Amino acid sequence: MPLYPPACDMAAKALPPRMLAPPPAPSEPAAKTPKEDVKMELENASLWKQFSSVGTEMIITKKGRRMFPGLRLKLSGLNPSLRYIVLLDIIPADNSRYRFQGGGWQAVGGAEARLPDRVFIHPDSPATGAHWQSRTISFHYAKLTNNTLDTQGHIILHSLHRYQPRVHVIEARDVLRWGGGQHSFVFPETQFITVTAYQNNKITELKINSNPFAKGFRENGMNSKKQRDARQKRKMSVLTETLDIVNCDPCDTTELLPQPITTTTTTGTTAADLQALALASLPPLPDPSCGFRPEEATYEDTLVPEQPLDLGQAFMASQMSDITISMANGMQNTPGSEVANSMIERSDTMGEPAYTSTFPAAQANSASFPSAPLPQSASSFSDPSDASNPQPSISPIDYPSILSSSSSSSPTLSSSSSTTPSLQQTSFTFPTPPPSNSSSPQPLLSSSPSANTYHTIPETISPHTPTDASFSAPISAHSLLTQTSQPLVMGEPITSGENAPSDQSSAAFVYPNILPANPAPLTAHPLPNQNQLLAPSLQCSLPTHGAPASFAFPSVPTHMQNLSFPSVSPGSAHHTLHLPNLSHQSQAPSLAAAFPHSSFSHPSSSLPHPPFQPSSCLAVSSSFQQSSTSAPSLPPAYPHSLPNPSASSSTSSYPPVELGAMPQFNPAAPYRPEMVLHHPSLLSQLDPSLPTSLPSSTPPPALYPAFPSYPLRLCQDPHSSLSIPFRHLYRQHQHGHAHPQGSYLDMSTRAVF
DNA sequence: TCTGCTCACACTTTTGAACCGC
DNA sequence: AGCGGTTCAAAAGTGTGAGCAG
Repeated sequence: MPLYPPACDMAAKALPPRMLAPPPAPSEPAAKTPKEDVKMELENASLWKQFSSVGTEMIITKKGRRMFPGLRLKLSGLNPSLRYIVLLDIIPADNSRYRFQGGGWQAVGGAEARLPDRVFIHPDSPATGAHWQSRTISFHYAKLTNNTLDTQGHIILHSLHRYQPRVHVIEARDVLRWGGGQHSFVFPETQFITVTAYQNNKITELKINSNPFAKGFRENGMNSKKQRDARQKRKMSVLTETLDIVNCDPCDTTELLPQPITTTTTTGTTAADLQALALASLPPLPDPSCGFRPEEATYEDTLVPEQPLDLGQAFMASQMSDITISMANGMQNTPGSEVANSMIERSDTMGEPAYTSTFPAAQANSASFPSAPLPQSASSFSDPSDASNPQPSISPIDYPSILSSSSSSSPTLSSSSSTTPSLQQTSFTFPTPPPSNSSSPQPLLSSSPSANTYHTIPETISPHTPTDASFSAPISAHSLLTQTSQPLVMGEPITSGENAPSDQSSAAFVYPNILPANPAPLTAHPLPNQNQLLAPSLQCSLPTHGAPASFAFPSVPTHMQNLSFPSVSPGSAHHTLHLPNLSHQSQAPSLAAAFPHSSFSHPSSSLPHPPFQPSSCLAVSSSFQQSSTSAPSLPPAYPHSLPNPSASSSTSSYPPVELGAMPQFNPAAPYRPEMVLHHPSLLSQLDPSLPTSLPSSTPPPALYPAFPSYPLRLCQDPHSSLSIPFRHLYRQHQHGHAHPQGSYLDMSTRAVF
C-alpha cells in the first residue's frame, strides 16, 4: 500500500491555492469570546523531574522511538465548546552538540545543521475544549528518529543534541475562523538529550524501572542482568558441553545438563557459589550519587526531592514568537494582566507544575533557566556523581518560576495592555531558531538599542499585534531556546501576557489575503502599522524566491511540509496542515493553516493545484512584530511566548541574543527552526513552484543553512498527507475504534475544519 | 583506539481478532 | 443482531550487547 493513497494525492492536487476562504466575521463581537486562562499541567512531572535531575536521555532510532517518559498533560481553562488543536514540537535547546564525559554531559562543539522541524499533532485534534479537558493528553505516540529521510512523519532529531519539547494549543473554531488563540507550553524538565544508546547508567535504570516495556530488564525480570548473565552462562555451558561432546569420545557419558561445574575452590566454595557471588556483585543499579534507589522507594520518592524549581517547575509561554495564529474574528482578548497574576499565584505553589497561558498574555520570564547549559560550557550538565550537586546531571534545571519571572520581567512588556482591535490576524509561526550570527543589519531590531538581545525584543516586539512596526518576522522561541549561550528562560516576551491577550482576542482573521501574487520575501524591514498586512507578510514569506536554496532538505522539498490531521471520515473534510517552506528570505517562518470545510467551496478551489502562494496560507504570520515606539497602546510585545532564555537579561544567565540571531534578519544563518510536517508526495503537488523555487544554480550549502519556514496549510484530504501514524489512527476511527487518547466519535463534527 | 550507530535478540506490553455467552 | 467479556496470537516497544564504520 502506498504511503499516500492516490486518492489523497489527487485531493492534494486539487487543493486550491487558497484553501481558507472565510472572511472573518467582523460583526462578531469579540466580547463574546470568554477570556481564557488556559493552563496546562504536566501530569507526570515528578517522573520527568527524576529524569531531568539525572539528565534525561532519549533514544532515537532509524525506525523511530517513542519518548519515555512521555508527555502526559492536563489542560484546563479551555472553552468547552471551542475546538482546539494540540500539537507537539521539539526544538533544539541550544546550538551545541554534547558528549557524555566524566559522568556528565558536556557541550563539545556546535550543533549540526538544524533539520526541518516536524510537528506531531495529537490524534484527537481538533477536538473541543471539553474533550481536551476531560482526559489526560498524551503524546506517547510521537516518535523520534534520527533518520533525516524519514517518511513516517516522525520527529527528526540529531543525536547528542539537547532538545526541548513544546506543546501548543491552537484554537480552531470552525471552518471560517480558526486560530483564535494559541497557547504554547514549555516544561523545562522535559528537556532531553538525544542518544542512540544510553550513556548514563542512571538514566537506564530509571527507564527500566519506569517503563513498563522494560520490565523484563528489571532486577526480577526475565531479562534482567542477572537472568541474562545466567542465560549466557547456561548457553556457554551448553556450548561447552556440546563442544566437549563433539570432541570427546562418543562413548563418553558426559552430563549434558547445563549445571554449573562443581569444582571446588581452595576456599571450599563451589563454582556455583562463585557464580552466585558474581551475580550478587553485579553492578549496583542505583548509584549513590544519583539518589535513585529503586529498591528503596518509588521513583517519586527517591529521586530528586522536589527540587526547588525557581519556576513553578515549568513555565509556559504563550504567544510564542514562533507560533502565531491568526484569528479570523476580531475577538478581543481581555488584558492578560489577570492571567499574569494568576500565573504568579501558581508559581507560588510549586506543588503542581502547571503552566498557564492565555492567548493574549505572553509571559515574560526573567527567571533564569539554568537547565539550559551554556552551549559551550562543559558544565552544562553537572556531573551527577558530584556529591555536592544534589542534582547531578543536567544541572538541574532551575525552573524559573513563571510568576517571579513574569513579575520581575521587564515592566515594559506588561505595560502595554491595550488591545488592538484593528489587529485582524494573529500570526502563528513555528519556531525559528535564531541564526548564530547575523551579518545583516535589521532595521527594526536595530532600532532599539537592546534590539540585539532578546531581552529587548519583548518590549519592542509584539507578535500578535498589528502594531506599527508590524514586522512579522517571527522570533522563534525556538531560537531562544536554541541559543546556546542563553539559558532557557521564560522570555519577557511571554510576560507581555497582559497585552497579548488583547491581541489575540482582537486579532481578526483577514481573508482573503491581499498579498501580492509574488510577494516579496518578507524583508527584515519593519512594516509599520499594518495589521492587515501582517498576514500578507506571512504569506509573502512563502518561497517564491526559492529561498531554500541555502539548504538542502533531503527527503522533502523544503518548501512545503504537510501536516495532517486525522480526518473524521473519508468523506469528511480533510485536514492537512501544510507547512510550505518559506524561503530563508521569507524571514518569518510562518505557519499557515487552513481548515477548509469539506463543504466549503472556495473560489479558487476549482483551480488546479497552483503553485503555492502565500495567499494560500490562512492564518499565519510570523508573529514577530516590532513596535519601535513601544507605545503603550501597542500590543504587548511579544512573541516569544516561549521561554525566552535571553528574555530576562537581568536574571537570565544566558547571554543576550543578538539580532543577527533572528532568522529573518539573517537569512543565511543556520538553524532556522521550521515546524513542519512533511508529506513528500504532496509537497511538489501543492507547490509546483517549489522545484523551480530552488534554483539549481544555488547549490545547497554544505551545512544546511537555515531552513525556511513552513506555513501551515490545511489540506482538503487528510489522508493524503496523513503520516502513517495518523492514518493508522484514522483507520481506527473508521472502524469505530476509540482511540486511547480520545474518542473519534465526534470526528464527524470535526469535519467542520 | 575510540566513538557513535545499527542490528538482532529476548522480553514485555499493547492491540485486535476470534470466540463465547447473554 | 448487538453487546460485553475473555482468550490468544501478532504487533510493537524496550534495553542489551555485539558488530561495524568513521
